[in-house]
Amino acid sequence: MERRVRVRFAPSPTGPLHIGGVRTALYNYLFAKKNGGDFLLRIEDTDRTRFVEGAERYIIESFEWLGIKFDEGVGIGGDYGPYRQSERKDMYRKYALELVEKGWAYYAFDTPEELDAVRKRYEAEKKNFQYDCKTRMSLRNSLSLSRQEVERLLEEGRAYVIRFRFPENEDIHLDDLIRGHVKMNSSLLDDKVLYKSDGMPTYHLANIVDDHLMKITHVIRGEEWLPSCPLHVMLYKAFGWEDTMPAFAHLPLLLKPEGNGKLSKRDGDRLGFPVFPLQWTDPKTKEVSSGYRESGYLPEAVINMLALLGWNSGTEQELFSLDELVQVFSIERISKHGAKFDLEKAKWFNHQYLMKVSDEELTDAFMSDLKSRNIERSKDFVASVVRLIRERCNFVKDLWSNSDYFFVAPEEYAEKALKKRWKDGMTEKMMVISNNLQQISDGKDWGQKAEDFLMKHITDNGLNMGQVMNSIRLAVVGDTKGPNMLDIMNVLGKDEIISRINKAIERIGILCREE
RNA sequence: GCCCCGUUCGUCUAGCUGGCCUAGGACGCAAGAUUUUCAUUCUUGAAAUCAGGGGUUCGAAUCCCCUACGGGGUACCA
Repeated sequence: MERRVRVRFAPSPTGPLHIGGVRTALYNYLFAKKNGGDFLLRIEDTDRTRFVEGAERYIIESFEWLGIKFDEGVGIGGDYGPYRQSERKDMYRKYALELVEKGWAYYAFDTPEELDAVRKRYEAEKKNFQYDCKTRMSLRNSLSLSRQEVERLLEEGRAYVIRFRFPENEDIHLDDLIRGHVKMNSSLLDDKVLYKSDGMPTYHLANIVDDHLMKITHVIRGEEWLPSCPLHVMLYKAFGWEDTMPAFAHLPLLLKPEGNGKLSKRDGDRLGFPVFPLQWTDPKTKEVSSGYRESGYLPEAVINMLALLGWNSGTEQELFSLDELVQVFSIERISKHGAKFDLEKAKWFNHQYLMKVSDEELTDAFMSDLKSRNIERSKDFVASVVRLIRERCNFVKDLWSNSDYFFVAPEEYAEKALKKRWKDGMTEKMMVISNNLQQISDGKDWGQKAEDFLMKHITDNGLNMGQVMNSIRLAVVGDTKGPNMLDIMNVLGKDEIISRINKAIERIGILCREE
């Protein structure tokens, strides 16, 4: 019988969610929805020493922002709960003991200090220590110790861990959905701890038990898990759950944009792009890490960018909505190698989506940005500015840097532009123009009338059109940038334009005399 | 060190069942057009001898082997 597709995203609440984790979740989501299955959120908080307050809330909020919805799990509920591993603590012990009984696992009484000492000894001989089939008999565990001794230690309440007992020289095969067939020999693998002395399972045990109990059909996770996957396969075998063992897909990692290694928290701060979906303040150090949301990225753009980082549809289409991605997604088209994050492409994606935002919405966003700068203008005015400059922006915050002169008259004039655009005698010519502009009656079509006048004035007096227009631009904008002069004149209106021209005449006139 | 995975333009990638590849697209870059400015937009261009070397084959980016390089793992972390 065909099983209903069920996948899970299982982060640890040890800090903010890394953008690579977001991609892993996205691929899980796309796969689940594409196949009409369930997508669940499980919190793997078995390491109490690394638990970070607020991380779980952060994770949930991140997906809310991105618009990725879980069908089951922490914060949603479901028939297979609880979905927080710390709340499932008691049930893992039974499974660990079951493995000991079956001979697939054993008690180990070595203290961390003892193991450290052994490692040091090996290191001194330039050898590597591994708790495995070759060394386990020389360590203190229920395999090497007599039955009476083990019972005595257990009764005394000695601290112990339960380790998996890898069989000797056995090839373990696994078929990865992305990488194909992978083979590893059990003799090379170490006897991983399954159950810790604090009564908590490790990832390996909890993961397999929960995936089985939650009827997970596909495990889609980061490549860092590939080396321990043979252990996971063996665990399914040991429990006798091979029939329902999920299929595995190990995703390539996200790499640093420059240099080597996987993308880390530091790279973001250093290279100026976020590594986290949302801004995060470390509860202990108070250190702030930037987030995509706060940096002005649209969730749709982040999703689209992430989806294409390591996957493609096989067509030349690059812009996809979440729903479209669901339609075309397939695990087979995920690439095998790591991908470097590309900031420029990320900006381009955001630009694409920003252009789809309505004038109305963009105006509202800009209004609140202006408010934070203590600037209040009518919505009509802001909307007319937005219409003129929106296409040159990648982010909402670019609206301001591309239109500040609409709200504040220039105090300074770009030096380069000054030399090039305000030639000898321009001050006098501008005075004449200013006076003439003053004669034109104000009104909605003032800009048009002003331009008509300028055209005529320029031809009648044999002036250079480029020079005149650019000088006016310099006076009004303070630079050589900006939209069409006619549009600027229309938006700013008669009084403001003339006042700026006069101000420029005065200021630049002084500058010229000083020279 | 050992184990596993990977390697096509600067970056993301197409190519996977060998010939349609003088290797395609996108970002970025350059030039031109439009905009009497800047940006947008459009057009064009530069950019990978397919990591290197051996095979197999009439024919290989595509299959096999070796080497190099990159990444991951090697915790009572996930």
